[in-house]
Amino acid sequence: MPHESAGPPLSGRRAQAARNDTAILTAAREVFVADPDAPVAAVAQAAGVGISALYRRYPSKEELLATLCLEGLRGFVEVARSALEVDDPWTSFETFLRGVVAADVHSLSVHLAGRFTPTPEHAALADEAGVHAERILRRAQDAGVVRADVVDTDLPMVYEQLAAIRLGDPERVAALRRRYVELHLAGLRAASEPPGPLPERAPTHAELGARWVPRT
Amino acid sequence: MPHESAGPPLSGRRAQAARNDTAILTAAREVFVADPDAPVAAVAQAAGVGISALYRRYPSKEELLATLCLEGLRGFVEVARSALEVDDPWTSFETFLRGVVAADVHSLSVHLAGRFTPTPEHAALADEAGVHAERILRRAQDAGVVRADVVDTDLPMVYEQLAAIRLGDPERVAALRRRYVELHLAGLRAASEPPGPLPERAPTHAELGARWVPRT
DNA sequence: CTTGAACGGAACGGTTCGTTCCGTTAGAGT
DNA sequence: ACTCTAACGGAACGAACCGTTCCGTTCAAG
Repeated sequence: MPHESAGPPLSGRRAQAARNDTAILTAAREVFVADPDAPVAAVAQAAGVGISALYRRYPSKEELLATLCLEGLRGFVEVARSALEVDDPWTSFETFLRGVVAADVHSLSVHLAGRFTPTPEHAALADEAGVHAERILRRAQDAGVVRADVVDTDLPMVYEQLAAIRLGDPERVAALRRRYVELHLAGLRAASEPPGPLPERAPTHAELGARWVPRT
Repeated sequence: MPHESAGPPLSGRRAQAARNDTAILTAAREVFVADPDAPVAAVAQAAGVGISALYRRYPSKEELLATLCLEGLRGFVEVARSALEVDDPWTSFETFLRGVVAADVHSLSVHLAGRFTPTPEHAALADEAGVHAERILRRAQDAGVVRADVVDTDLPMVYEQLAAIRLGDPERVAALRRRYVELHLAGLRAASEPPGPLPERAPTHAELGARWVPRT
């Protein structure tokens, strides 16, 4: 057996297993972001593996969700931390909010909450992210670029609203969220300069109408 | 048997039945607005009646949902129509959006869609409401009070986001929606005068934290 | 050629939910 | 006062779904 720290070109069987590791986590991410109540089988199918390949790695669905949520919270902290490094208060705030949306932070954290018993690590990460977010907001408000009557607990409500946008495939959803995060930013911004233009196409009537056909 | 058009003070058995009629519809409204996937039994319980009292009136869950949706769409048309009568373009737009939120229009229409096969009447009402909404928007944009890069299909996305706000009991949900609809209005408004202050309390940390406890 | 780690997917048991069924009740009619 | 029956409450039923387990198969390593 080669050293555990062997290089990336693992061969044959072992390489397949390693690929499955990431395939399962990637698939779980995609599936649960789209629907937090999705069955485990959907994850396995999306990953292109059997159910047992998944259960070999996670003893239960709850563990999988907990792992995924941990990943989401780490992403949240990362987004907040890097936005905090931006000097201009408004740009920092903008970067933060866009980052939260782009990384599906809310779908991977709060939307998964309540479906597993959180560990202290979950709590610690959530807290850390919250502290960073609060600092970003306060700085922007002190600089007078975010309206003063917004408070830190308003932010999760904004993520929640943006996470609710689900229309079409994941790519389209991301595009629409990019569009509407700008609308939220315009609403949060202290009345001063006009905001930038809205990005991305608005939904078409066909996209909206598709919601009226009975479920597949 | 008295005339069908008899006055309101019906006595005894018939009165009870009539009361159940409205109790069931009211309960269904409350329950399905909170959770479109709620079981039929939850409606019966909320109405304080047995399951059979409900099935006597609606042959299936699908019929109940269709009826409820029809009611929601009629409310939508009503909100749009009365907002259209307001002269000032911005006030009209404001009235419309606030009315849509206050009447749970989105939860009673689109969120129920896909759960039953829509009738032509559903389509006609949805269309009528859409036409009115478009007129309200266009008028506001022509007057320069709503940003020009917003299009009519953006509006359902706004409703959708507001309908996603679910935190605590129905009363609290309504209050939070009143708060955030103002933020949306601020974002939609053409850059000019500063918007009014945010109403209602923001969520507390306790409210937000409650989402992390495993489901009951 | 042998071996066993990893795998695919069928099977199992439990839960949920829409719908039906039946015994009960209380007002309406005489 | 006594039926009669419309309306009712809720248990029971059957189907569907889902998390988890089990077993036969595969294929690279030795």
